[in-house]
Amino acid sequence: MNFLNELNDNQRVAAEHIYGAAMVIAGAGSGKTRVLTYRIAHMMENGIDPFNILALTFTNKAAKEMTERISNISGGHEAKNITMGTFHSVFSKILRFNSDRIGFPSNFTIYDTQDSRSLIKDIIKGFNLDDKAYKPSQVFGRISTAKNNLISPEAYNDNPDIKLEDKQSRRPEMGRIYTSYMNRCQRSGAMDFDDLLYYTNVLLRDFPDVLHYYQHKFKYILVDEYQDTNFAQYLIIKQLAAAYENICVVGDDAQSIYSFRGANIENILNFKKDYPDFSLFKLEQNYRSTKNIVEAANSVIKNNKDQIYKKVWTDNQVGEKIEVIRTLTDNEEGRAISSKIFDKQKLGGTYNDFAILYRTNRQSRSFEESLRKLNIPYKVYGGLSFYQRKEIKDLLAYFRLSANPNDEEALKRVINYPRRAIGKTSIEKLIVAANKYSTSIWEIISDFNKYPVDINRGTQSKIGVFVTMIKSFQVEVNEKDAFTLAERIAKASGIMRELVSEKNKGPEEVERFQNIEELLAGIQEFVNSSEDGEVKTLADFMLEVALLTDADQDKPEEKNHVSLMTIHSSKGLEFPNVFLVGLEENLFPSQMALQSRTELEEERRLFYVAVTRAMNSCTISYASSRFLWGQSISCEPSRFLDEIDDAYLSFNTVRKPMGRHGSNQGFPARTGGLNKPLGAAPAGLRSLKEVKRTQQSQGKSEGIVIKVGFDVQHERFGKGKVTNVEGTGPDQKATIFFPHHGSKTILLRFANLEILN
DNA sequence: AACAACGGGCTTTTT
DNA sequence: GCCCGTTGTT
Repeated sequence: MNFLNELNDNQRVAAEHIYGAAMVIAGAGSGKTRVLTYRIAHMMENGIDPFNILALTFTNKAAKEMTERISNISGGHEAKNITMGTFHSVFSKILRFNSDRIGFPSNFTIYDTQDSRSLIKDIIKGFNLDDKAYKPSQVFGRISTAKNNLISPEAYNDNPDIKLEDKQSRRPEMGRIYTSYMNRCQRSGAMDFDDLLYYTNVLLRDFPDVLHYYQHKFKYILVDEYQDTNFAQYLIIKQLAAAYENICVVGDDAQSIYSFRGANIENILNFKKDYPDFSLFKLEQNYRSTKNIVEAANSVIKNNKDQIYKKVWTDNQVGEKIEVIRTLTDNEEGRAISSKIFDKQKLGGTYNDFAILYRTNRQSRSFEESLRKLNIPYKVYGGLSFYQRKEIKDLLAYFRLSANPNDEEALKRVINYPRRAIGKTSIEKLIVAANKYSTSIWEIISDFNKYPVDINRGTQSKIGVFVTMIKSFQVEVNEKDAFTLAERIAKASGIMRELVSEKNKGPEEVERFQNIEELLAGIQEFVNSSEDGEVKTLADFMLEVALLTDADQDKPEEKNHVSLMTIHSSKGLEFPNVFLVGLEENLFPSQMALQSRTELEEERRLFYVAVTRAMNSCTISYASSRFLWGQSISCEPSRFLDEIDDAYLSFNTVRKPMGRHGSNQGFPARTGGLNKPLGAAPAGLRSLKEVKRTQQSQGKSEGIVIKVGFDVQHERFGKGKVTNVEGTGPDQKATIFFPHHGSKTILLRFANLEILN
């Protein structure tokens, strides 16, 4: 086969390497994935058994794509015998297979972040601690860090440094919470994301036969995005690779952007300590972007101290300069970018060619609004994922309970949903009892004789009905096909009824119902995907669903829309035209990252990632004022703008569309000027009050003529009839009767009303 | 126990 | 500004 001819010299040497340790430092757009896939194909070509290959990726999507590409080049079905996936998915399977060793059922539940937080909250409450001092999310973060560094609860409690830290941050009970958290997860037969890595380490550490088995199964190991691995992941790899040391890690230290969740850039920098004889390959030619884009990105990233030296370059054309757009407000930023996209798309190409990248999810709003006004199709990635929606989590909780009734978070979620008159007090008593008897709530409610609880007869019998129902699902969870059972649960649980009931007929409820239907359709698809005629059960489905994310659900390329996403989720993607927005101090770089050099450098890497997503054009924007927590604040341009070499930039200030306030103060002087506060009270900038007023009149209903008898459309309540109007100006209110929501009195300046007649 | 009203915190990123 | 959870009300 001559597929290796499709690689450049550097890529080919890296791809042809098979034995021993290797590190590939791959600059942005340098064909990293290509090298990885060709490398694996080449290995198989040389007689290496795919069953002996372990390839770890950062996302499920990347794994899937890589498997496909490998089977395309190698032309066989062999590719699917490679163990390929994310750390979490690969090792969750290994853990299920060996679960008896570590005291978990093989069908253990995987808690998502919500579940973990809710459990932690419970524990804090149970310990009678002040949840102001012990904020669940902070406590969770601390536990997560401990686990990612493989610090067990015992080690945590024994460590004087940690103890001191916790005391100083006035959380002396942290260790107790951590211990209890671990215990209760175990009792519930549940692992959180971090546990998957933590217990994999426990498994490999405490059971030499298991370690031996996987060391010899995975003779060849590849790790993608190595810069984003944490200590727990690093150690798993190190142990597995110890027997053969055929390990190849691929990454780019300049694109390490996940240290906030424990990723350790040291792993890549320290590779040579673990494998002194390693081969180093550098991929420095960028095939993605224009010279201007590559150079602009380089000029910023060179300000980082911690990095492996490399010179990313490209043979592509020079291309347009990076356009920097400045607007007065965030809403104006939305309009400016949207109309740019509108104009540009008319010149050719599809909306798929455009992406708007931002630092924080909340920034999507102004772009959504303005895109919608221009009828430009768009899709917001990230945010609340499908699987985190309330209705989906509710139904999944029933599925989880059917597969693993000890799952306490699932049980708490649905024991009284839909309403069964099992109140908060009863549930609290059950939790206390579970702690007292050191067992799960399920054990208690399935046998009140064995575990007496102070709950009245009536409630006990209501709980009994619930238990009977769950038991009836349980018998089928490994028998019936997933769709049949899922549909039965949706109905029998009362969730369907709840969603179609009379009073719930607003647009939101309809959407919820549709989401449930979508989930069921997905399960149907899952059942249909059965290859060998084997019945795919709901238990099978639940094994996969916990680690799925929206990105994995991404439907085929039928799309024609502008992509809106955070820079984090854009990693690994590319777009012909990138709009990088909100380049302001305290936003990007984030305010939280200004404390230390390492944090600031991570923000800079994030900026580097963002710019290098662009193929042909990159536009950067920032606003002088922005709404934050309902208040307009003034903003300064990001320091990263200053760091881009002027040679690659062109400037543009967008005039306000509403004119009148005049004041286009041109562009700030480049030398030192960019970071001077535009803020305080720059000449001509509208005062805070003015900005506020303008904000209110944009797209809102203030000032429109509205009269009694009008039919109007409200975005939440649907159609309604105006029955009364009072007040004037910003205080104008209307009383509107909505058939499904009753009569509401609404301040017009807040309502987004559409007049229908 | 169920619902409305109020208040507080939040907003960095997510497998 | 908005969401969430808590409080107050019947």
